[in-house]
Amino acid sequence: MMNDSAIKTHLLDLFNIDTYAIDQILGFSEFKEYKKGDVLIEEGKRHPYFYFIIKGAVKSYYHFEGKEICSWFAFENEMIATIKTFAGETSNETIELLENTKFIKIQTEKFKKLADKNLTWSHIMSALISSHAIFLEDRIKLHFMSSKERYNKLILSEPQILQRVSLTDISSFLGMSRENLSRIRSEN
Amino acid sequence: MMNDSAIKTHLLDLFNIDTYAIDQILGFSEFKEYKKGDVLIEEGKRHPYFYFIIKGAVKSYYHFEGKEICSWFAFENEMIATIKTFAGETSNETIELLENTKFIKIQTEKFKKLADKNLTWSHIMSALISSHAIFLEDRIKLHFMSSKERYNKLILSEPQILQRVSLTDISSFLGMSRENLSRIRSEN
DNA sequence: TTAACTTTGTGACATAAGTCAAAAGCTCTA
DNA sequence: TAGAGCTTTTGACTTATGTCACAAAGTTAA
Repeated sequence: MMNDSAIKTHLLDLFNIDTYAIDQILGFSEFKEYKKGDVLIEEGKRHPYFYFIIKGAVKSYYHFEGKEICSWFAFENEMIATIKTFAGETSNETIELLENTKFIKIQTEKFKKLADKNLTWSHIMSALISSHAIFLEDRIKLHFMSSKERYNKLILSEPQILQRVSLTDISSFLGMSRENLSRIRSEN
Repeated sequence: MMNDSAIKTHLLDLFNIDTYAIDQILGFSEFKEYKKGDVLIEEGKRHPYFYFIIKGAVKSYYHFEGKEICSWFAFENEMIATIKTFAGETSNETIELLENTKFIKIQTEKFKKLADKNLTWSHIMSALISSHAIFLEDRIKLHFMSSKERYNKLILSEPQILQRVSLTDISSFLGMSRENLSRIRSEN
């Protein structure tokens, strides 16, 4: 099918494994597109899919003491899920689109069943989780720096973020007030 | 062997799988004991083993702007490794013993080779990494709270920590000065 | 193209937390 | 069991960052 071959190309690109292995997940993978502002995964609900971004941007946030706290942003080729929904539990985070975004949508249970009996996919799953853990360790280190250092580190490692994410969301991600971020930026 | 059967008992306990699977890692697992203050894994060095604590306590820390920053503590039944050494790279953290500690020591490469060709172990590896990721997410949330809240959350979730870890290390783990921690404790 | 709305920036002030220094409490060991 | 060397507490002072209120700039839509 026309559509299958397009998905296949993307999946080959994302996972970097042989076509035979890709065929094993084609049956429960599809393209999906949503609009800026749409909520993909909602805090407190189960969600039996995970995604990869083909084109677009999303943010993930949770609520704490009345405030929205951004936990991460994701762009092209990144995986989208929350640890909890991936484990079949209710989500602790909301994922919302920052731009019109095109995804590959994959059924979590079927993917996990495949990984349960297939080493190639089991390794890929480990690798995905590991890379998330490395991201989290880095994020923790951020918080032992001053707010100026946090901001500078962010724009150094992900300069595109300034073009694609509002300063309000960035300040929340960095754990500082909007006003403070604004002052840091005007000093530089 | 006497010793093998003792290790086996511990491993069965830790992993909760059948004896046949445990036999597969016995050949590269051994008991090991070190003294309080000893350094198990050193920042900047490779280390081809990982561990489980049978009895004792350790801390992990790294250096940032001249200061030691504690990233975690571990006690009985917990796994000890750094993400980097587990991946075969040089460590970004130092692991030091807080008490005389008895471990099970496992060869990382042999374990990973086993997980590469064996689904049971591949799943265990994923589960270990996932639970670390969940710990990290929780740790990140800590830093969006005030120092008083961070301290209260810690003693609520891990009350034993106060008995087994110095306040200096706890303050570093919580990302605040010793003096500030001391004042928070006297207010309570 | 203006009006309504949202996002960002600035000023004045409040406060949590850091720093430095010294005292008090522990604990190990000779 | 004294004392050397840690760890923890307390006090005085500084500083980074938050908060509130409002102004400016940008965006969207009728």
